[in-house]
Amino acid sequence: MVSPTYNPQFRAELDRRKQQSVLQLLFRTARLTNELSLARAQGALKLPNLRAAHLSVFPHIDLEGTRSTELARRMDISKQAVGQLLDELEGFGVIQRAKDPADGRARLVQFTERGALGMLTGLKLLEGVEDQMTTHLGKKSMQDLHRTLLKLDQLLSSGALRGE
Amino acid sequence: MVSPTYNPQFRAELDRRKQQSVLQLLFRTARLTNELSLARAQGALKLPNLRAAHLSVFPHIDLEGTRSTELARRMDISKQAVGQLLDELEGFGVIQRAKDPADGRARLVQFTERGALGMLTGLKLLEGVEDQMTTHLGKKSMQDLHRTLLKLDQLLSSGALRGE
DNA sequence: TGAATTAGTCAAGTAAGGTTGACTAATTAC
DNA sequence: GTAATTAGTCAACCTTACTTGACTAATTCA
Repeated sequence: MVSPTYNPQFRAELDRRKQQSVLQLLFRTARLTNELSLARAQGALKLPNLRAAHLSVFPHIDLEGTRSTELARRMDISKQAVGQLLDELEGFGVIQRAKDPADGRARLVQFTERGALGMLTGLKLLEGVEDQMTTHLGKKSMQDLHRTLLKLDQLLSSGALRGE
Repeated sequence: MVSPTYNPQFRAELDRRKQQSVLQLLFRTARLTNELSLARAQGALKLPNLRAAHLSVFPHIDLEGTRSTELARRMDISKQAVGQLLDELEGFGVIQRAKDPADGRARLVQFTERGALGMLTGLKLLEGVEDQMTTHLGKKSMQDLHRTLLKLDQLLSSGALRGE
């Protein structure tokens, strides 16, 4: 057998596969979109030091408040790790910790007014990104994309592809 | 103004936006796909210790060999950082360093036979993932997805959305 | 031919994003 | 009422994925 490394046919096949992959496009666009979103969130909250890790806490905070141990459970990381992120977010003025009336040991993590407004603004900005995409790609493409990603998400989450 | 944190309308709006976002789906599916791909690459090369950072070097290695400084330039990281990744990949038996006939200081990073075959296998496995997705989502959906992601990639890479 | 540049290595340091273990204070289970 | 559990903090440590600075050896510039 010819060494695959120097076989031109092999090389061409490799190049072709690299180019075409839907998966690589998925990675790439997700990374670019992620960077864009973080930049916009930093802008909306006026917090240039906001990191992706901070952002990842947000969707787990219920608006009535959530205990840090519950956040840790939802995010599947230790309560100590969550604690540090919350310290920083508190320092940013984005969240606050209030006494939990139901339990003297516990404290409820809540958005501050600033944080809640900022998050809403951030989400609006994300919608803005989507609107811009829709403008460039067309409404039908975006609807198809949404539908397909929703199914893809279900497929990946189901574990049907892990078994192979 | 009512505090947004406790306004039920505000909350409903937040929830609705969280659900609907194409962007969040994009992040999520990309992350899941990434995890799946790494797992398959680890399987194909029989290297459970292979990390995403190692994988990120692969597409930059030309089959005729590439200098580590060139890899660093392409990946936009320091040559020292690349060097360490290459040390590990060499330890795994995936790449080798050969003398560069054109320059006595330089060495060409190349795939070993094992690495090249593994990479091809890995790419075939990625294609396998795509095939499975196609089976589940339908051929037309996958074609549309591909087309849309290609355009989205160009849009994001162009910087047209960064200016806002 | 000498000076400046370049390829790669060695060593140390850094920041992010965690982990584990030990502890206090409050709560719940019996 | 006491024992076991739970919420949260403090401190130390770990890995990943880098960075910077200093160095050697080979090459290119003038």
